[in-house]
Amino acid sequence: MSQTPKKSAERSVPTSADVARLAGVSRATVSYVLNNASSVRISEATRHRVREAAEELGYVPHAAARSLRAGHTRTVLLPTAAFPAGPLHQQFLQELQWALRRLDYTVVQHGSLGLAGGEAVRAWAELRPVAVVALGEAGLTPQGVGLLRRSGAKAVISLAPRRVEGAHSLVIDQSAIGRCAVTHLVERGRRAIGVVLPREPGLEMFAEHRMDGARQAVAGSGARIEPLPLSYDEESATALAARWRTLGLDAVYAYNDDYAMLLMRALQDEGVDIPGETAVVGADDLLLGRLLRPRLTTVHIDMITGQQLAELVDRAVREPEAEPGTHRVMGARTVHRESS
Amino acid sequence: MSQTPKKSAERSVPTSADVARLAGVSRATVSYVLNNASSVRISEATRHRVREAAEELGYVPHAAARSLRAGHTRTVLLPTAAFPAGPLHQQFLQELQWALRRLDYTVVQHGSLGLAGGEAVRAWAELRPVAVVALGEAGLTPQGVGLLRRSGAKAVISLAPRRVEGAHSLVIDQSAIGRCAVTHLVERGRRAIGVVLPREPGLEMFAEHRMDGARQAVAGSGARIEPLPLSYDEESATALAARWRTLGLDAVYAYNDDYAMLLMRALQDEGVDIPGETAVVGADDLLLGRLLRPRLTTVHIDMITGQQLAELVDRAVREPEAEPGTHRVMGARTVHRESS
DNA sequence: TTGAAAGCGTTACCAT
DNA sequence: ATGGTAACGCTTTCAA
Repeated sequence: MSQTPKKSAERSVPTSADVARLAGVSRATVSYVLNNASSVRISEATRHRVREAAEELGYVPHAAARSLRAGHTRTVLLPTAAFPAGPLHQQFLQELQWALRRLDYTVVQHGSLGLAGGEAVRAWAELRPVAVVALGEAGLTPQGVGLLRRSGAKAVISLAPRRVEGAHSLVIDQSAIGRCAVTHLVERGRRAIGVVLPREPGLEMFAEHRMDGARQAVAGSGARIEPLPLSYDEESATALAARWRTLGLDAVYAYNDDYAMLLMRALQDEGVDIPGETAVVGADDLLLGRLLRPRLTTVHIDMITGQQLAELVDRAVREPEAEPGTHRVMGARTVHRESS
Repeated sequence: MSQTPKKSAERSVPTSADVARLAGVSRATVSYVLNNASSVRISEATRHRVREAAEELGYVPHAAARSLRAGHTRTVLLPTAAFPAGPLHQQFLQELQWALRRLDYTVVQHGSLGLAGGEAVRAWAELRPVAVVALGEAGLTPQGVGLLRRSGAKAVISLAPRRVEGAHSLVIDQSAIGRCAVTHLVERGRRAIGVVLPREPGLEMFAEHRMDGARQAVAGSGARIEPLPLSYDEESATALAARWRTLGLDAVYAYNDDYAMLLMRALQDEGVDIPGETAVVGADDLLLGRLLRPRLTTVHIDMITGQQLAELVDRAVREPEAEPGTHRVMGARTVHRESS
C-alpha cells in the first residue's frame, strides 16, 4: 500500500529465505536467531540485522512446516459431540481449552460430523495430535485408540460413561446422578416417581444413564419409576402438568435443574402442592434453583475440573509410557432443600 | 503386539512411501489412488493393491505435509477471550463451530493468553488460517488484520462493539441492550434507575457498553442512573437488597436475566414489592425468567446465528476480493412482562 | 561465526 | 498407465 514491494507481482507470504536474503545471511542463520538457538553463537550485529529484516517483512514462521520438520505437534484434539450441553458442561469445556492453551497446546475442536466411527478417527489422526481428549464420544473404539497412537498421539484420554480399552479412561458415571436423586426420594417415603426425560435430541445419552440410575435406586424398594418425556418449553411443561393428577405420582426427578424448574412452575400453576403432593428433585445445583419457592432440592455433581484434566493431559503427554489407567471422576450427592 | 513389524525398531508412523513400497508402486501412484485423482487413469488392480497396503499399514495422510504442499489450509482460527460467557454466547459458539465443521473447516480455538496484542496475532498467523473470526477480541488492530491477510488469511472477520479497519466487521452494539431496557423504564415513569454491573471479571466489556446505553437512555429525560456492582451469589444480592431502600430507586436494569432473577428474589425476600415499589428488567430473554413471579421483563436480543456467521465466513473465503464491509448484526427489543 | 545441504510427507508436473 | 523428481518452509547436522 504505502511502500511498493520490491517486485512481487502480488503480496505473497514471506518465508525465512526472504528474511535471509534481505539480511544478507543464510536461512540457517535466520532460524538460529529467531529461535534463540543456544548451541551456536551469532554476532550481535547479525542478530540485529536478521530481526530487522524479519520485522520489516512481517515474517511469521509457518507452523505446519515447523512441525513437519520437528516430527511432532502440540495439537490437542477435542472431538466434540454436538449435543446442547448445559452450562456446567460448557464451562468445563471452556476451562479445559483455556488450561490447555496455558500449557502451550493448540486446541483443535473437531466435531465428528456424521462420519462413521472409523472415518472420524482417521480425520483426527491426519492432524497428528499429540493428545486426543474424547468427551463422551461414542465412536472411540480400542481400534481407534490404536490408530491414534500409531499416528503419534502420546495420549488418548476418554471421558465417557464406560472405559475404553487402551485409553486413559475417566469414567464419568451419569447413572450416579439418577441413583442419588431417586434414592433420596425413596428414603423420604415416595413410592411413585416420575423421571423427566428431555426430548431435546443429543441429550439421550445422558438422560438414559440417569434413568438407569433411577431404576437401580427403586430396585427392590417397592417404589416404581415412570418415564416422562418433556421438551424444554412452557407448552410441554403445561401439558404435562395438566395431566399430572392422572399419573398418580408423588415425586419427580427432572433430569436437571432447568427441567425441574420448568416443571415445578407448571405444577404450581396447576395447583399441585410441592413438596406436599409431589416432591421435585433436579440436578446440577444451579444457583437459580435456590431462588424458587420452595427452594429446589438438587443433586450436586462433583466433576474433575477443566484445569485438572488439562494437567492430566500434560502429564500423559510427557510420560507416554505410563499405563493408561481407569478412574472414576464423578461424585454426586443430594442437596436437600425444600422441594422434597 | 500381535504381529511383529518387519524390522522397525519401534512403531513409527507409516508414510505414503511405506504404502508405495508395500504395494510395489511409486509414491505418486499412491497419492493418485488415495485422492481419487481424475486426471490420470490407474488400473483397477493397482488401485486395489494400493488400498490394501494402506489399510494394512494403517496409513493416514499427514495434514501438515499436505497443506504445506498445497500452500493453504482449511483452518478457521477462533481467538476466544476467556470471559465467563452466558448460555446464549456459549450456544452461539457451539453452533458456529459445528457449522464450520460441516463446511469442512478445521476449527482451532486459540485463547490469546496474556500475549500482548501483536504477539497474539503472530501466534495466530503461524497457523496460516484461511480465516480468522475474532469474537470481541480487543486486541485486533488494523495492523493485525494486515499481518493476517499477508499470512494468507482470505478473510478476517471481527464480531465486536466497534468496527475494525480492514476486517469484515460485524458490529454488535451492546449499548442497545441497556438503552432498550432503560428507555422502557423511563417510558413507564421511572426516574431513579439502578443498573447492575456484574463484579465477575471478564464481563466488564459487555457491562460497560450496556451501562453506556443506559446512560444514553436517561439523557435529557430527567431520570437518573445509579451503578450497582453485584456478584453472582446470594450473599451479594442479599446485601444489596438490605440497603435497597436507602438507595431511593424505583427501578433497576440488571445486566441480564441471571442477575435480574438473583436480585429480584433478594428484593422480594426483603419485602420490596415488584413492580410496585421497584421495577426490574433483565436481558437475554431466558426461559427461566418466565417462571418467576412476577414474570421477568427482559430485553430480547436478536443476534446473527452461528450458522449464518459460518456461511458468511465461507463466502468471504471464497470471494477474498470482496470489500470488507461493516454490518450491524444485533437487534434488541424489550419484552414487557410483569416485573415492570 | 556462518553456509550448504539433507530431509520431514505430500502432491503435481513431466517423462516414459 | 505409471514413475521420477522437484518443490512447499523449516530445522539441524556437518563443514568451512
